[in-house]
Amino acid sequence: MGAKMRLTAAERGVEVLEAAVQAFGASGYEGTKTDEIARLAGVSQPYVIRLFGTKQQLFLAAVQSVCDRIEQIFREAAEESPELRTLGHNYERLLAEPELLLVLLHGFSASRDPAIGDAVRERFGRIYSLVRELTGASPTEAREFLATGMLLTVMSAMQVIGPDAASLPWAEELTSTLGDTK
Amino acid sequence: MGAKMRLTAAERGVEVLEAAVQAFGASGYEGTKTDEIARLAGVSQPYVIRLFGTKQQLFLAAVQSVCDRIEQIFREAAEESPELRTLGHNYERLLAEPELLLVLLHGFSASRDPAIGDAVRERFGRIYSLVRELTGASPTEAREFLATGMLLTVMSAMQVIGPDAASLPWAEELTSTLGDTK
DNA sequence: CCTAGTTGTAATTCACTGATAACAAGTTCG
DNA sequence: CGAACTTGTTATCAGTGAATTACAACTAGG
Repeated sequence: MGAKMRLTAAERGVEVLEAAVQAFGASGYEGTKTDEIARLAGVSQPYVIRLFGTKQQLFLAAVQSVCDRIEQIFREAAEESPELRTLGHNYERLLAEPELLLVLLHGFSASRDPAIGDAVRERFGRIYSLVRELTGASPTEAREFLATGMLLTVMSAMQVIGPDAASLPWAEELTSTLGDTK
Repeated sequence: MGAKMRLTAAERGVEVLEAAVQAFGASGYEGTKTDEIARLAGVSQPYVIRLFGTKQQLFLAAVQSVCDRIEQIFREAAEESPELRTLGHNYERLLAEPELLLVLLHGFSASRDPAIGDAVRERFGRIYSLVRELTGASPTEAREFLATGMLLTVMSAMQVIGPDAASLPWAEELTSTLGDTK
């Protein structure tokens, strides 16, 4: 394990942010304690606050971070082949880092907080536009693509898909259809 | 307004449960304070706890309640015409009571709590089965139907559709495609 | 080497929140 | 009526969790 050495504030900030993404993804905005993030990052709770100001600002940073990563994954997938089908195939890559979609989901759930709502609306709109730009998909096709993503997201939150999934018949039946088109 | 008269515990429980559905739908499980539910229901906070035991049990009751209502809406829609298209058309009816899908969403988000996770998995699986039974839809069709529902749910949470929606171009473009099939 | 700035923690605060206890008022029924 | 039960409140508690302050330890540059 890394010896606990001194880092610059910027470097430590990155580590704390990564811990925050994991923690918020698992427990949501209200459900995650800053102390838990601190323990994950291996620093004291007050230092987490000092680095990011408030818990809300840390959550916003986490949302921005996961959205950047999601966009990056879509761009990489589109580079291989700029078709929706390819992007869809790459949901696997998103589900390999479940915290990405989960943080986003918890952002939706916390949208009543005006600052969080603004951020989430802006980023989700941007993802919609990006999908269309990258693939040339029609609004309808992009809608179906995002809808599938949202279903996978909530199933991931329910823990019926992903690493710690209890295997349920209906969940497997549902995911087995992911390649099909009606 | 109704004079504050004495009711039986069962009757008052119904009122508190309705208030809880509204409050949990708006602010989520962790984000909702029992005191807020109490004020909405017009009773004292300790009485809310006495009627339902714990906040968690009250949330579980709210989840059960909204799932019952969702199933009821699907059944009614299927009675008119047992086709997926009809059911889809009736998302309007679900969106007319936004708290239904929002409570469910917050249930997904709170699924790490084992009791909540169990309830949510069970009810969502049941809704999937119900949709297939009522309409004879294939797994793929049912998946697309539920995926659309999840997209609408998160858009409702983001407040880009529904009563208090700030109108955003991408959101309107997206919802305008709801009738279309690829 | 020593002063100024930076990284980090321990101790503490302060508001909040779910839950309990004690009690008051109304109702039911023999 | 009046004892037993039910409905509901007020007062309070114990725990928690975000945020502040004060301080310690390390580092760099003149």
